Amino acid sequence: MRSSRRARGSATIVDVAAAAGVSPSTVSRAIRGHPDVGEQTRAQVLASADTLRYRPSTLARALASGRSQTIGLLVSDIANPFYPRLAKAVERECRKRHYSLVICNTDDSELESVEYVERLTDQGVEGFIHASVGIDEGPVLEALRDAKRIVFANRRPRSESVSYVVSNNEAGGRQLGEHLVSLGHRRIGFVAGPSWASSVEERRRGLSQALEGCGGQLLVAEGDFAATKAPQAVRALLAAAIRPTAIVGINDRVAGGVYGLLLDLGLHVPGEVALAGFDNIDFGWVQALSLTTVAQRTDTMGRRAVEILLRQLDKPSVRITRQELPMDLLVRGTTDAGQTSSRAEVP
Amino acid sequence: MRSSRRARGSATIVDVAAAAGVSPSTVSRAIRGHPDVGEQTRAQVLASADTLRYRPSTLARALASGRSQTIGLLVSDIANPFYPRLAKAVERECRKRHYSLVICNTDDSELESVEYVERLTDQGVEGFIHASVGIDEGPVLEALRDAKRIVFANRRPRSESVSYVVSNNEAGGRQLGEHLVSLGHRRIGFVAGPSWASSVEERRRGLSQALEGCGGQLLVAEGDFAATKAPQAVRALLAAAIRPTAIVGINDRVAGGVYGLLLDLGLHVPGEVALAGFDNIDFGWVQALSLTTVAQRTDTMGRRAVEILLRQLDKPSVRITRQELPMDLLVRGTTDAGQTSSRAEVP
DNA sequence: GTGAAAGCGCTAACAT
DNA sequence: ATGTTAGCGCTTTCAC
Repeated sequence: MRSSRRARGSATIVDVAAAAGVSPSTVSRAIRGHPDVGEQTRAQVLASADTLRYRPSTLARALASGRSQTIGLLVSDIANPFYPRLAKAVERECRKRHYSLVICNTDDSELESVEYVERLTDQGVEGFIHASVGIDEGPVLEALRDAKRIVFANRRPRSESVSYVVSNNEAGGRQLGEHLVSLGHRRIGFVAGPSWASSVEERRRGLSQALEGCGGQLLVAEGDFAATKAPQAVRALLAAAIRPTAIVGINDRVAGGVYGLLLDLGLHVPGEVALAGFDNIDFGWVQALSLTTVAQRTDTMGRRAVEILLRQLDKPSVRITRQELPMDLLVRGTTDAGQTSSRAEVP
Repeated sequence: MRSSRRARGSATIVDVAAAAGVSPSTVSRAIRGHPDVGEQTRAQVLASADTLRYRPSTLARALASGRSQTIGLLVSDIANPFYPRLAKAVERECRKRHYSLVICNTDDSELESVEYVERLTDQGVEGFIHASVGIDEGPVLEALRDAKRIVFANRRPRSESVSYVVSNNEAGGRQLGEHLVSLGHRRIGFVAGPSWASSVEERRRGLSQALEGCGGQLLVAEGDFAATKAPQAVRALLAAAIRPTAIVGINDRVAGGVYGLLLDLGLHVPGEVALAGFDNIDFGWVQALSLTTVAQRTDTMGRRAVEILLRQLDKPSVRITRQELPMDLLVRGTTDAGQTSSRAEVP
């Protein structure tokens, strides 16, 4: 009963056309909801498509139309809990708009990123959301050829001609710093991330600003986004002539690592050293630690990034969009012992 | 200078053919490394392709050849650290074989899974690795139509005609149980995952077996794979007439949640209650807790799953493959206070 | 409103 | 070893 010579397992548009007694073009229109098709015809076509269990080939469609309805998301490290959160938000928005998403783990390697962009472009991917913080933007933009095909999320582009949506990391850092200062802390240790990441520098600046007013001091030790360098960093911070009374991790993951180290050193948190992080990752231990943190508005970030990208794809003439999202300080037990923590719910 | 009527931004195969003075088919062969092409010709073609910065359209290629060189990976929840690990392993093996991977987050929903399978099949995806444990396999297999197009990883199919590669969860549970028994524990609490997951039941069985020999008892409280149900579970376990002296979480994430609760209750780990998990996730807190755990061989699992799937795709006549991977017990501080923990490295 | 014809960019027989 | 001929399954002018 199938028509195509080399079978595909599923009916084609020609099969449906035959069954409905119309031409393939009409089927195509009917299926996509094109207005120029009679009510009778449309009903008939849809019925036939249904009985034949017809499924349009996205491949053929993309090839013929030049639009794949797919975008790519570049992330640094999908094992870093911040990224799945962002990815889910992006995915949700994509679905809503009938787009597909492909997630690319770059491991912060320029080479990998460029390869992804090239390969996916070959596959017809229309545009990208770039949330991989750890690499120079140049090569990726070059591989892309058109700056309108990308939106940066969670990182600020150096280029003037790229849209982005980021958190206001400086303000976030400042809020956290002010919170600590208000608690009496004057020497704060910061286990930073790699210095090439704009968010790291911004958070550092925010913390500094909070300390400036009161003559406090920020001690910075470089680390990474995982917790691998945390031990040296903590050691360095605690070796200072006057110990910091609070330590801030560049993210919650790092803060968690720091916590373990402090425990080992017999230092009570928050009694002897207060502790805080960034990102508010939703993880058993965070609740367990009751970690004070500065949350990013991940959902909004993902949603906006998709909105901006699709708008640019549809209408390349639109202007570049730049957005800064506020961050939310969540005060919990590791900075304020009296604070109601999530643990308090447990009898 | 471009030939195609409706431009694409990049040169096509006919452009290259023209530039090299040969036919498109020859270009196609030369590019794919087909043997039937003269050395001279190949060199000439490759040179022309290079100057024109030619990039083959994967889309067109897939449509014409019927092979997209892409597979899909279905995971329950990409925010669960086990899955990124698996995903990375799968991705690595895919690259090696010049395949692309698309990762699908099913949230353990049948509907989502089926939709993914259908949508990706429309997109020409050749096959799937199914690592989403939380749903009935029926609908997915049905949507797939051909059991050779799927390999289960991290979950055991009920169907006889599906290949799989899983950890030997029962043996893993038994190892952990025996370790605890050897430490003198006779009453062990188990914060299980949802009962529909085969791995949960298997781990439970393994733990039970270890306790049987010595007249011990396993107390089971149902939870989930995140730590959301951990509080009730722990409360239930500790409410027992005789408290368990050890608690095992269905995974490290849950164990981490349990840890926090025990702390809140003022119970010392491992002094008053020993604690262990599964999966050996690589996360700041795990090192901090020095959590005893049973590791899965994620890399092997991912690699094997890809091998099996591609073999079946290439040659649908091959037999179904069933593999069980051993698990590795990692004894650390939460069960054995004297144990050298990763924390010991810190001065 | 509907159909015919011409591709999208590539691969795959079949010739030679 | 290379060219020719047909498509893969769909969209899209352009007629009518």
